[in-house]
Amino acid sequence: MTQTAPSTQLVRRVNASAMLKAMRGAGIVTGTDLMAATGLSRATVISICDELVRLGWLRELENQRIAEEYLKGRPARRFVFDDGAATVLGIDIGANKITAIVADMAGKALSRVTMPFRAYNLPAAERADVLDRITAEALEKAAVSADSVLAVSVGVAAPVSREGDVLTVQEFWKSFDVRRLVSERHGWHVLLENDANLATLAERWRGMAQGVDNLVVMLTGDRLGAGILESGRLLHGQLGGFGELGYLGNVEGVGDTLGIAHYVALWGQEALASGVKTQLHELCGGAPASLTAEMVFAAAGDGDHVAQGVLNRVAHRMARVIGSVSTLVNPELVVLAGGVAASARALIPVIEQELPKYTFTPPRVEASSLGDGIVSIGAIRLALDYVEEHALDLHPASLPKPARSLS
Amino acid sequence: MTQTAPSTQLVRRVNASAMLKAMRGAGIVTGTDLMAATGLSRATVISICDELVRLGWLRELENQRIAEEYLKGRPARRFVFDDGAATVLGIDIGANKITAIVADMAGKALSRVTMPFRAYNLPAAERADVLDRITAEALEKAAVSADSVLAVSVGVAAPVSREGDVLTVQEFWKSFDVRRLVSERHGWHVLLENDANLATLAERWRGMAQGVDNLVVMLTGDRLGAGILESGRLLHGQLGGFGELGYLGNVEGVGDTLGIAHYVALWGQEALASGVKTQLHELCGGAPASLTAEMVFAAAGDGDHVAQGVLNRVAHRMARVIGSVSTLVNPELVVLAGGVAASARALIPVIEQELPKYTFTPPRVEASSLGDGIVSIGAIRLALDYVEEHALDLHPASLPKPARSLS
DNA sequence: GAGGTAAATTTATCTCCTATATAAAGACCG
DNA sequence: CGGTCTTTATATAGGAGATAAATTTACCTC
Repeated sequence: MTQTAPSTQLVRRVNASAMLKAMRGAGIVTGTDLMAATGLSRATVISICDELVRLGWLRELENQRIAEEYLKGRPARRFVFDDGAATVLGIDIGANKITAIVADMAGKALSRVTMPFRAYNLPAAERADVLDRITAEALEKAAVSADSVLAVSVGVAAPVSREGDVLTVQEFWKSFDVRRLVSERHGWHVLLENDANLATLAERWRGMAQGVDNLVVMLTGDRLGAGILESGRLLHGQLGGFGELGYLGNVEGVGDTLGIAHYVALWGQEALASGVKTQLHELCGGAPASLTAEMVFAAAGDGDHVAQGVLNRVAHRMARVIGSVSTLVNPELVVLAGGVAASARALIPVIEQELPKYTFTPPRVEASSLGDGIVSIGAIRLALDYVEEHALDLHPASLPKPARSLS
Repeated sequence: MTQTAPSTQLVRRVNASAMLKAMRGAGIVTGTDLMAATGLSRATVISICDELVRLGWLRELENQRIAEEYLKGRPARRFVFDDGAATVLGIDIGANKITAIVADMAGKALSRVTMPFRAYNLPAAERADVLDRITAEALEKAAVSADSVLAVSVGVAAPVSREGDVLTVQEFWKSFDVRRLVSERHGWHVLLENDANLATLAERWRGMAQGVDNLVVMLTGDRLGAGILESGRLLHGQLGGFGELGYLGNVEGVGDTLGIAHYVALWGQEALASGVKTQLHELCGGAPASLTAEMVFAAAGDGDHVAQGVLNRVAHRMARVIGSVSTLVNPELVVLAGGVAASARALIPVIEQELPKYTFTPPRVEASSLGDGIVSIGAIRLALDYVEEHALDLHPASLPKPARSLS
């Protein structure tokens, strides 16, 4: 049993979280609304509302005369989730850059800051410094104080266990205790999670996968990586390795875990070298080595047959990748995300056509439209989930200074 | 009570289940023991014990003088989980046979009955008849009445969703509604689950995987199939397909999902055909087509180099299989189960030696020692889990007739 | 029988939810 | 303008369930 929270207080916590989740994004609500949403009695609902107001989560609207529609009976008390009651911080530590988002309790980004960041070969002190600077800058840009931050979550391109420990197979993370680094300066609660897993949360929150409980999100940028949600729960495995795609090296027609951008560029360059007639020659300015994936996508969109052939080949490869994962995992939907996701949308028709060759249970396939910030958006969602789950212990009223509040 | 448990009764249910789980298999316990095990206060513990006694789950021992050791103070009330308070039924519907186990609340098998069963090409009426006969026979052999059965669980070699629905891709299951068939005659509560998933529960309960929360159990008989446990929870995917290994068809050096027995026999026969000198010639009586996997395992154990070569090749293949699954799933342990599991133990040293070639996170590998009944053992565990979880609603005192009780 | 001890039991109290009755705040109507 | 109607809030009482502290019980040892 939980020894921290005595079982007498368990119900209250559960109900308070349920109420908060019902109210977030629901605008102005009344006791009656909440009774319907939670199944609790009016007395309970109102008493929890009063408590949540006291803790700073909700505001009660003074003027109850906004009744635009015809309104009979005693006017209901009107409560509204206070989007600006506190903030959370989401950080994406990528291989080349680091991104931080400050968001309010509604999940609205108040600021977003990106800095270059060499994850490898960077002295420990410098890493700490970058983290420090980016959080400070993000907070300043959002015009909120560090005291308003209730939780921080950090996405890293490494396996992270369910408990938030980074698997230290890679030498890099051994000397880089992000949790301690971020938390100790401000006393923030820090959640660590794998980047693909955060992307999965992001897609389910604001992407193509809303309402989907069995989901795979593939990061298709530099390297392929997958976040897997089963029955609404992120999978981790023993050391956080759930979703690792290294086995693709032994899959026919795939051969490695390199991503879409890599192969589009590579095979485009190969096409150039073969000397066929194509727009790509002009696009890269005669220097095949400078041909990028974007150029190939552009040429294909422009009708260039050679570029289209490259994309077709990449789509066939991705069908094998998605097919193999989907066979084992049986998701309802697979979302392609990461840097080239928008362009990758062009690959989907071919992928979906090829998919039945590789799995009996072909999922829907979509391209993410969350763009580059997908991991940090997921980080925000994870932080918000944590805060909502602990609403009675970790609340705006406990903060030294209030964040911004509704007028 | 009310049909939907109001939140006030939530805590009691949770605590009662926790108490029951703490007591099962723990022998004679006192209030103080339970306080330590659950963290609840004495008053609560005793009141729940009284309720569980009233519901028929526990017995209170009269004679408190069994104190073999020196005993100071007021004698503790002694409660004991009543193993014989009720029974559960576990059924394994395989391709060729059907197995039923009747077990008491301690999980001890009271009877086990196996019947041949052609899963395919069998008229619906006959299937129902076999199910009917095997349950009747199992109950009779166990000397318990049908009324003592609190839950039934059934394992099938097909995808089963988290809700217990069978994915009806295979024509067979469309006309075979096992749930209805089993439940309607006696009003039993029936749980349906995939066979590999049940094997996973079995291994964690009584096999090699006790205490392991991230686990893969592979059924390696006719075809390869996997049950996957992540953080103590079975995975299902959207339609129950989580753990399907069809993608192995595209994995280098694997090629299909045929099991160990198949390849040991096949490659043994190929060796015979090549004409090399080996014991296998005598073992199969000169008829290569009648060579079985068991014969090859036996010959290898006897030192036959050709047979050992076959096993070596199969082990290399299995290393690829386990390596690919383990990369994606990151389990702590992989257990080989199914018909040839005992023999397959011989393959493990080679598998473990090869594994690092295919995954950065090689799990431990073990062979199951639960034998043929692994699925039905898992079915028992699933049924027991269900009953323990609903102990306040579904209890021995609700049964028309009591099962056997402790003397 | 006295003293010690560990456990059960009793009693009071606390939390949290629910049900019911009552009060309130308007809208509508004559 | 007062009366009725509707809807909601609030007050009151009560029950389930947990806990803590005081008390009692049963047994041991001396």
